[in-house]
Amino acid sequence: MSDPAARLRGAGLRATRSRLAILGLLGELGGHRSADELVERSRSRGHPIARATVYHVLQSLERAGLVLDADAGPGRTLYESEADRHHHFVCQDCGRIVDVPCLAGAKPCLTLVLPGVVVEEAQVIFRGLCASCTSGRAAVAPGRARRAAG
Amino acid sequence: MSDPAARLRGAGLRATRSRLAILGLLGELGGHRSADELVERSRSRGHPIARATVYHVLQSLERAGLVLDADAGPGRTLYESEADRHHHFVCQDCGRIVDVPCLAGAKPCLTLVLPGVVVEEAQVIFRGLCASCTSGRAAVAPGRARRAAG
DNA sequence: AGCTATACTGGACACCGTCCAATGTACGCA
DNA sequence: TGCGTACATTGGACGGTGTCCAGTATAGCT
Repeated sequence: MSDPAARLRGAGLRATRSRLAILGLLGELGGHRSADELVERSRSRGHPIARATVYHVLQSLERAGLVLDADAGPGRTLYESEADRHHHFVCQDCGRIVDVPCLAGAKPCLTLVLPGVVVEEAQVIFRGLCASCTSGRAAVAPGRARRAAG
Repeated sequence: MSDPAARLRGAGLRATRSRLAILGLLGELGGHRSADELVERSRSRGHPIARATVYHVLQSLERAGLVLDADAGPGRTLYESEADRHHHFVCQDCGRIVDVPCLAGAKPCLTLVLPGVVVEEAQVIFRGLCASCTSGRAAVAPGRARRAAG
């Protein structure tokens, strides 16, 4: 059942070259990738895919649950290979994104009581300074550390 | 100390007309506002502000802690007046954003243990269906509810 | 009032994501 | 195996978001 084509068909999607390529790229590269990065990567590998197609494919894969939208704040949408549900830590200085395992395995991992509202998921974005940016600022007076990245 | 000009100066910023206008608009309108909406509003009130200025002002106000970046997922950045720290519920159907009070008054309200990492804040995005969209879908088979908004 | 560091302006630009009509193709069926 | 068709891909155009820059204005100090 790890056959990518079978996974696609199992999700009700046709096993097209573009879908297989993007699914493969995301799994192989790991991490968090933007649509345009995937366009670029597949092109440089000799299998160009139209930008509109990549966006379209990512939408269908996400809807099918085969890739995840990596919530990491405003800006361009980042996708990642399906994995255990997790959250993200974003470094305010260098922008690095680190996966943070979700303590609760259930979905949603945090609950919310509002009348009539149905919560399907809860995404947490942790912000701060990553290990390397923290050490680089050890000498700087604390409390003034702010986004340097524009 | 509620004098807006004094707040700006207290944060180390000059009290300019643009900053006062945007700070006032955000406080007066409430809710979550995009940069371009603020451009439009200030223009229609007879005090036009250049788009670049609004983006620039929002950045400095955010850096000074006078306005907040309303984390509500990818897409355009929304800002809101400084207030009690809170999270957001986003309706997957109609896109409505609802403020969710943060249970812990402290910042960050969730902690994270990663070696060398300093967490300054944790933002939670709850996703699901709001009250009105839930009632509108009462007859639909559950479990198939997916983003209808494109 | 004058000076200067800071802020504002507006136009250009790059990027992100979507839309469309035309073309291509996966896969069910014979 | 070959056909037909529903679905997928293509590429070009487009609107929106956010940034950059060089020139101008102004807040606030003296």
